Amino acid sequence: MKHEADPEDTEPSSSPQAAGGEAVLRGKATINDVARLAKVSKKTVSRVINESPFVKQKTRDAIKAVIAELGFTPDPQARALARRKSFLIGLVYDNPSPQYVVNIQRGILDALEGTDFQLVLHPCDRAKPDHVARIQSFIQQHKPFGLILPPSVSEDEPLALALNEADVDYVRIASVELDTPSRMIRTLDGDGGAAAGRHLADLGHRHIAHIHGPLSFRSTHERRAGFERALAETGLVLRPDMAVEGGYTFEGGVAAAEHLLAQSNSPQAIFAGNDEMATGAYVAVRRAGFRIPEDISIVGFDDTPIAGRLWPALTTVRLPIREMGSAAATLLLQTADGMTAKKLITFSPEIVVRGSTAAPGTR
Amino acid sequence: MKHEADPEDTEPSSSPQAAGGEAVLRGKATINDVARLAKVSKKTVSRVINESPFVKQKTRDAIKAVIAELGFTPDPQARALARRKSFLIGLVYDNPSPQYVVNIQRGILDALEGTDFQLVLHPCDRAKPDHVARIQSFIQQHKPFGLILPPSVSEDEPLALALNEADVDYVRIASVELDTPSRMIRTLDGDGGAAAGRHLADLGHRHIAHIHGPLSFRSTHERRAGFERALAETGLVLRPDMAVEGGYTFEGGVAAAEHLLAQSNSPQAIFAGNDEMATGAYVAVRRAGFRIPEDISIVGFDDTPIAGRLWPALTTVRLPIREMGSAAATLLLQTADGMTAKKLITFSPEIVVRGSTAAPGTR
DNA sequence: TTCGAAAATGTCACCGGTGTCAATCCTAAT
DNA sequence: ATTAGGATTGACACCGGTGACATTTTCGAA
Repeated sequence: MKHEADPEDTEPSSSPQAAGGEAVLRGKATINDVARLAKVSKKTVSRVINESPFVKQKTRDAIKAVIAELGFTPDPQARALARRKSFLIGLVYDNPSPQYVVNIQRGILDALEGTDFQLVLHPCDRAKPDHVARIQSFIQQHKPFGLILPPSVSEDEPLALALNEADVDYVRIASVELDTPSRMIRTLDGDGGAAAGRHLADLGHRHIAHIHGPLSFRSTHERRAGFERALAETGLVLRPDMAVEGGYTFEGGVAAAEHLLAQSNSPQAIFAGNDEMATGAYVAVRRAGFRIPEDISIVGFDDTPIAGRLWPALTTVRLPIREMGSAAATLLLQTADGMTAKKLITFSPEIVVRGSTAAPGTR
Repeated sequence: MKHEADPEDTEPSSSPQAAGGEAVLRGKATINDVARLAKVSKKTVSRVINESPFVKQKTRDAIKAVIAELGFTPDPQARALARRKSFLIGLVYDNPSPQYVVNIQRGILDALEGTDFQLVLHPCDRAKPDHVARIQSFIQQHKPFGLILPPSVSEDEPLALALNEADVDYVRIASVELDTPSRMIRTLDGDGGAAAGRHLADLGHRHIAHIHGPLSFRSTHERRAGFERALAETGLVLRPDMAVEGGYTFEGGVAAAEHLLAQSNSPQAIFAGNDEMATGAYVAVRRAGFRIPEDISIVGFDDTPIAGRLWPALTTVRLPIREMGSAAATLLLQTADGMTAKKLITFSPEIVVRGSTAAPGTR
């Protein structure tokens, strides 16, 4: 026997809940309670909740008043069941740097704050052959409202194709136009690479190397292309033997930098495709006995927290990752609202000059 | 007009789905389909799904066969609605270092893999006066199966009290016994602090300083107490002016270290309460013109990824954070199973010696 | 005043499970 | 063979909303 409002109170004014004091969040109220007190059908209440335009202003106000009085909140589970669509936003990521994930998460959460949506994490492993199937079954089971795909996963065309088939909305974050059309957050990585190249060239460097990411990542090519473009503007070229892959990882960065430094004419400056690799370069440079930035300048990419914590602090290209996450979530939620939906939002990186770069031959 | 199995197929063997080929995940099957094909009531199917012991083995096998054939998966939303409990595990965190969160998340996801549960993020701000209320309303609305509270939030007694009232299960991760009883993952931070102290003392250091976290954190005291205990064993004492607060942040670490180094007799070694502050100490030490570890040894705590990326790599105390996250989730899920539920799982930290510590006066 | 279309609102089944409690099935004991 | 009592299983309402479609208002035009 639970304490429930008995059915006989179809009579109004004796509002059962209100009796007793302020309407502290009791969370017990359902759409039926609201309907009864407002003397309308639950369907109409539903319309108000969902902001349907087909409700008379007067009715709407009355219902809203009751909702406020009762502190009613629609039940996400019930809504999800009825509309075959949950209130979850899935973040599907492969294995980017922790910093990247955290920042994206923060951004998304910023945008979700105050909404009914929740962020659920869904890591995946693109190396596994069934990763697309796994994501599909996640979608079928949990019916997420939408997905956000940061780089690497965002470049997975087979996945994109599968998602188009499936009944989900999704936003991709990437540095290039992708084959499959979809809404996306785009970053102009090329401009970032160019900024890095220009910065080093302006400092007077002529002998510059590049440590890039995996060739399978679009960003690898974008960043490098922009970088080379900037060098070209100054009449410089990136010599083939001065471009080494570092796999976007710390260890890869160490190895790549060691390789560069071992060559007869080692570079005066290194532009690493991301901060992780730049951090690796720091280690290799130190081990080789060089100083930063006196002997060798280093530029990173991403401006992850570690950049500011290194010594000297790393000059890097900042990508507003958190804002991008926020924008991605916002883009997703727009669907719910009018169809004013934008399709693409572009972010430009900017270089953050810190202590790891200086003119060559300083001191 | 969607392609659905028509109602007239109450007749058995003509399994409508199977026709056509392998049972690829169609995800359309509901408990009703299973019940019909297995010729039992949906309630019995429900019992099988929930592993009720009151189902005859034979019946169970038959139903399981049908479930497998149809690739049936119960709908989380519907289940949540009916049992007033969702399949979400909430991670409620305040603002620990990104590394910490990421690792905890990974651990939790490890444990959740293969289950029906999903991880949802729920950051909160303990500074806000209504943070407890916010969490309460999150619980009332989304009815999470359970919550995991990492440090700082885990030490929030008012919150714990509120959670006990609310209808949620939760596991706390902390370094000490907490006032409110609850299941928890406990780390012996004191032992870690002791290990750090012993390591430095063994190296021959006599003049050692400590940069600790905020006094409002339990771990701050635990780590320091262990540290002092170890020093005492060697006949050393931590002088009051050699203990400075660094707020568990990078900037705080920089300031604290600068303060220490500015004193007339600056320390030969510094034990920082976490890696963030240790990283800050690196910067202050370098700025002051000292070398690590030749002039000053530094020890951190946590073994976050940054520790291995610094140069020289940071000697630190490792806490198996990922495993702890995993254990926390496992603890939470146990409730579902038998009541063999453990109440407490303890983890011991271990020191990871790297390049930032050496005997004093080396070279 | 009357009528019709648009505007509002209501009806009722259903989303896909679970809880409660009654009904039926067994098996061992009488 | 009969029967009590536990083991199984089923019937049915209900969780809290939404969709499809019917019904009732409302209001300007005829």
